[in-house]
Amino acid sequence: MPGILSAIQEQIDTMNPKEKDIAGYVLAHPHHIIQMGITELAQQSGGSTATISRFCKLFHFAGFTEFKLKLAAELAQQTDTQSYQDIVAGNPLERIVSAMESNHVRSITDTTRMLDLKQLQKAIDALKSARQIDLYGVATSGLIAQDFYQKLIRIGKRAVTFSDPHMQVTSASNLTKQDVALGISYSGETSETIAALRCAAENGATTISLTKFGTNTLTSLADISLFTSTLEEGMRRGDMASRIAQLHVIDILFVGLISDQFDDLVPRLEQSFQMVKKYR
Amino acid sequence: MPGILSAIQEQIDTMNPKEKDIAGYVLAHPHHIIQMGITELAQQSGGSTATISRFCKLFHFAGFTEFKLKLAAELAQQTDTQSYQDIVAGNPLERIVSAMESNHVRSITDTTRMLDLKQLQKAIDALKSARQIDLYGVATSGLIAQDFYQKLIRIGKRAVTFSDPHMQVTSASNLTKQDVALGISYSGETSETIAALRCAAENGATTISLTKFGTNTLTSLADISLFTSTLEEGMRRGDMASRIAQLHVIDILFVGLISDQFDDLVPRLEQSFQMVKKYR
DNA sequence: CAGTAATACGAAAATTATTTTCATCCATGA
DNA sequence: TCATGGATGAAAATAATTTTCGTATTACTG
Repeated sequence: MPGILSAIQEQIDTMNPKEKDIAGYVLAHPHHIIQMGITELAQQSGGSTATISRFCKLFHFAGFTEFKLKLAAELAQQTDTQSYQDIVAGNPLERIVSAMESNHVRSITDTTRMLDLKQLQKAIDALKSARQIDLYGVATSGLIAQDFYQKLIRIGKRAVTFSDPHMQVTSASNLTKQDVALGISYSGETSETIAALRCAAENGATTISLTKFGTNTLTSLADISLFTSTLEEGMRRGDMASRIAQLHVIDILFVGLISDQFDDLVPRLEQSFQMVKKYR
Repeated sequence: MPGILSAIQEQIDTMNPKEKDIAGYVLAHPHHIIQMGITELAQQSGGSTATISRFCKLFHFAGFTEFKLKLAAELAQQTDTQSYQDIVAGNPLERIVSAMESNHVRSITDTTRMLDLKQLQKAIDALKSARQIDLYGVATSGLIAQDFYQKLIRIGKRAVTFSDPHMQVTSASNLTKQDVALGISYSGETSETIAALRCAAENGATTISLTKFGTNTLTSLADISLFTSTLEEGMRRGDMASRIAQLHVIDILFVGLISDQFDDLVPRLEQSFQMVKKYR
């Protein structure tokens, strides 16, 4: 099941009644949707065009048309790509390897399909002009933050990240309008990260979220929302594929950030590499 | 070369001048079209909305919207394994995204091809029976070590990792025959990691290396050698794809390690998953 | 070299689709 | 019971697309 449909599936419990009706219809007849207009879908699903339009925005689409477009793209992809493989007990090693491979690859390709270039560009622009960049995340997402931190430092950007939640908030409270804060959390509901990003927002910093696709608290606090694909409901994953997808997005941000200065910066990257060699 | 685009290509000679302009634009920027409205496309391609609408009907689409939808579906299908794409200055964001996608996917699939199941199984067995696991790595590889560390801790394995090289060696010098040390370094020539793994080996610990494919110092110190794929020489990467490949191998190790206790352990790993349920 | 016919083309009207506004309804809790 | 707030759809507003229609241009004919 592709990303959008599983995202709908996952959020269906949190929806309003009519939204549930619509979600149900979409899940039942995904291929149908893409040939319909919003009016027809309203009749079929028992909702109104207004509710459908709102429904699409739940998933951060610009509107119904974009929803349809992305859905069409995903459904087209589904036929020729493997679906996620669940990892179960007692697998022979060979099956584990193949399951990990397909899950990780899926995670990257699904996330790519889901990317909103405009949001991405906004995020890159914000990072580019930031005086100071704060990165928030705990546990696995904390490592993603550190990864980005290492990259930013290497190109001479002022950035910080903390594993201590108190330090995160302390740092956030010192941000200004010229600064950027990036909150990373797969679920989008990690309380420490939410607290830090909220604090950053209140101080006027530009806030960016990186979470799984859909509506969540972290996203609602962010000026700019970035998403990774949602894994299927019930998929046992242990943060593995999601982390790969997050790194994928981080890499895109980073390369986007340096691309127009690429020729200047790459030597510096090499240089900082040499520096380490020289001084160790 | 999806069907629609090649159909356009094929018919381009028989088209009217303005239609040719439009065709040219579509062929040059197919991915762009999907995000445009008919008005914007008219401006960009130097035609009018009327001509575009007629253009779409040339190919028997109901209209522009259907054309866009079908095009989106076709473009999504391009699943082929591309070769690594170098990332160069001034790329439009779209190309960066696609380059990162193909590099990361390649990195995973190539690494999978390269895996030696016997070595992998030996590594898993060693980790499984280890009293204590030491993980060594600096900079980007240090984060991979920390990632593995977090996973091991969550399943109750005794493991440590240090960013400080002195601590690494100190820890290594306390290992015994019952212990396992894993050294991570893309090049296999990072002196801190080499020093730590050498120390571990001298104390009788089972040593595992994770490096790029080939011969290198770290591998020569290891009882068990694991490899990631080598990126093309001269590829500018900033440690991006290699890190994904390393995580891929780590994940396989980890799942292999816990697979016979999978059902007990996985719920414990799914922190974020539980969180969502709890908050709603 | 007219004159005519056919076609390409875009401006703008017409149509259609989508989003937003706003009034109403309904559930919830004081 | 009465606010209150949120969900909802009717209808207005807006946006997007298609069609119509008149002009311009080319091609063809006598």
